[in-house]
Amino acid sequence: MVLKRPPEAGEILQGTLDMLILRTLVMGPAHGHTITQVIEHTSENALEVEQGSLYPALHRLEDRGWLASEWGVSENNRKAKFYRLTPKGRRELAAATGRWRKMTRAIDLILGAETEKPEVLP
Amino acid sequence: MVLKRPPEAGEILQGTLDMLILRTLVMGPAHGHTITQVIEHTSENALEVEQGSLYPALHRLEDRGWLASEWGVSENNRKAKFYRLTPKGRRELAAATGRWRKMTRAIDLILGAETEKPEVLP
DNA sequence: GAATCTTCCCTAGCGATCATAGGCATAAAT
DNA sequence: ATTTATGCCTATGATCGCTAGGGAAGATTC
Repeated sequence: MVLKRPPEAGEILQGTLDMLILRTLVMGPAHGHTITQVIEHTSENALEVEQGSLYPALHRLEDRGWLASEWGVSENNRKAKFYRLTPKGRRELAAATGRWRKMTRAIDLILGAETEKPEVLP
Repeated sequence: MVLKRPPEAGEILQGTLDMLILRTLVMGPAHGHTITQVIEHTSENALEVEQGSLYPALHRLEDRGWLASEWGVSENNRKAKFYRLTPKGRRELAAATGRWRKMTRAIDLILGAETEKPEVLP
């Protein structure tokens, strides 16, 4: 993400998009448009997925063997590429989730977690 | 970070280093070497801060007016540059922390938080 | 049935961040 | 006197997400 200074609401934490896509596909195969909507909706619109981020990510994940794709027809009767998790992808999701939890725990330790939060905005 | 595939333990989540540095300096001015150690220790060695990441970050933060620095003498009697938070830096830390909490909350929503965790590694 | 809107896919180029891999200087320790 | 530890620095490369484009085809509207 570009991380304008300061980052706008809706931007995605660098390195998490892949994990979010993988997680979304646990619920079943889906095409790009749906994946975007699921992520945005499930996050209660805290996250936004830009197309220019999504499609390269999907290709990247497929290149790594974490997703497989096939063309089909969408709910709206349009041509769409459906992605599904591969077993490798499922393992990667587990690993990524583990890393995520470890990292956030570590960072929250430094931030002071619930106990000692730094000043509130004036 | 290079994010080898898969990322090694100890790597820092993209975009969080600045926040961690700012947070560390809430406790008082410090020089680079100390900042590194505080972050590593406070995170219970879950995080590692490379020098090649640290110093550019410090310069970046100073350029943005979030830190100020002056040369001094370290605890080990060596020349060291001490950094301290500016008021702007304190405000930025508050903002960054808010963004962090919002993001992690959103991502945890998608991951399923405590309830529904995806498979464990085989 | 023509024009417009919506859905769905894609790419090139850019900016930001962090890791690697070096280098340099001086105080302390051996 | 050499080695070790402390402390600062930069250039380069990789990755990732955003911006800003483009295109095709079904659905809708007039």
